[in-house]
Amino acid sequence: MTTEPKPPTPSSPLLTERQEARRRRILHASAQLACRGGFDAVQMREVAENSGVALGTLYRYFPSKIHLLVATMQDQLGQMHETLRKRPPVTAEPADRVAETLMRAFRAMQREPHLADAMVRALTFADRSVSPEVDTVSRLTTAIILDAMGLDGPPTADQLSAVRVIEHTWHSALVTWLSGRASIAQVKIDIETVCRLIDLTAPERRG
Amino acid sequence: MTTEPKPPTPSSPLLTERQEARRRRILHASAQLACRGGFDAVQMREVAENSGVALGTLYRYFPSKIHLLVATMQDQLGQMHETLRKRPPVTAEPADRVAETLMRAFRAMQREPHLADAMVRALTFADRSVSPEVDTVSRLTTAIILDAMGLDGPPTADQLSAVRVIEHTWHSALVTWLSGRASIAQVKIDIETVCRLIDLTAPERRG
DNA sequence: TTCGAGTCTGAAACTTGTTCTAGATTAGCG
DNA sequence: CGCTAATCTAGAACAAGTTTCAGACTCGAA
Repeated sequence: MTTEPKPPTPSSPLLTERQEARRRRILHASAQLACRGGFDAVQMREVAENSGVALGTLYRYFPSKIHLLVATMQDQLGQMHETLRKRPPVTAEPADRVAETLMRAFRAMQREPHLADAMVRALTFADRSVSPEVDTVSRLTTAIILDAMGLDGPPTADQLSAVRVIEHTWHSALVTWLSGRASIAQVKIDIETVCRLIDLTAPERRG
Repeated sequence: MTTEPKPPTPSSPLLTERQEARRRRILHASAQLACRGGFDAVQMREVAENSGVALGTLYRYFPSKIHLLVATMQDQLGQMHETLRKRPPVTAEPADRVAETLMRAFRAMQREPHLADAMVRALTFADRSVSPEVDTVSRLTTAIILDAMGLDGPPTADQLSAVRVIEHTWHSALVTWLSGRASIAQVKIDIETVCRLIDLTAPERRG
């Protein structure tokens, strides 16, 4: 019987300090290469070299290029969530608040379009083997949107549906922008359009 | 000066009969392999062999695997459009008609999930070099949705925005379904949810 | 029919993601 | 300290998308 090599689970705190450091270096190298040239520029050999790690080790930490880039996205989204938490949107209406929040995130993407390319392409290309990780990203996104809505109580089923659709639109709009088939202005319109669903699903408010 | 090899443009009718036949054989082999095992099963060498064409020739007709699969999607979508044209949705309300139409398309995808996988993954992974082809697919999809709405006159700007968002949702919902992160029921809900935007953007109708 | 440009074939080569292996290193433990 | 299992390294090897090239073939025009 062979000993199944147990891959280090990033979320579990079972990592040595050195291992945690390696993981950071890898993610940093990944983001850096992505910033330069997008998805294609993130080459596994180069990530390994730039982070001072053997190729085999890189694959032990992240079992594929897609896993690596999705993890990179988790990282970035986490930072964004904190930033947004510190400065919540200023608008009054929930729909506007969500739209404003997403546009802020979009502006962040515009600052590093290559990085955005790498992360979004990985996210939509991911197959079932990456589902758990992609799901984490999805939950993070949901959390950001729900935060922006600033609900009093827990969201209704209708509201959760609306949030799902908003997420769909967000991802797909990013894809069309990154592939040069939609302008920044068009993405803005799409976001604002889908956010109207929030009004539609607001619980009856007596006027 | 070298003669730039002019790739055959599929839409232009400048193809020999034999060339047209080759193109068909290639697309057929592509769809067939895709049906078996999805994106990964469509291997260029095998497509070439199965369609009785040299690898170099395959690349002359379709400059990349992504191009090939997007063309395959154009093909399939075209057939779907015809099918739908013959039997338009039976529901009364525009929103319902669109939802019904998309659910029909979705059911077609469920019949060949591997093919759907190959086509959708290619579509969302496509980079700028495939923009024209992806755009064709997008226009086809738009046409299908607008047909389903069954408008009297030309759509308003608001309605076009709604259609865009519906398309976004459609694509992204497919991606989540294919990657096993959303159930069929969930996709149905998402489609129905986004279709509510159609009511919202209907021109004022005096009651 | 014959010519020339453009096309197709077959096969090798190249690129990059991924896997594998043998040996060096490290971490935790008695 | 000294041992053992797990981890890490270097590098070769493999897989599939893509490119390249020399030679054979096809098509349209003269």
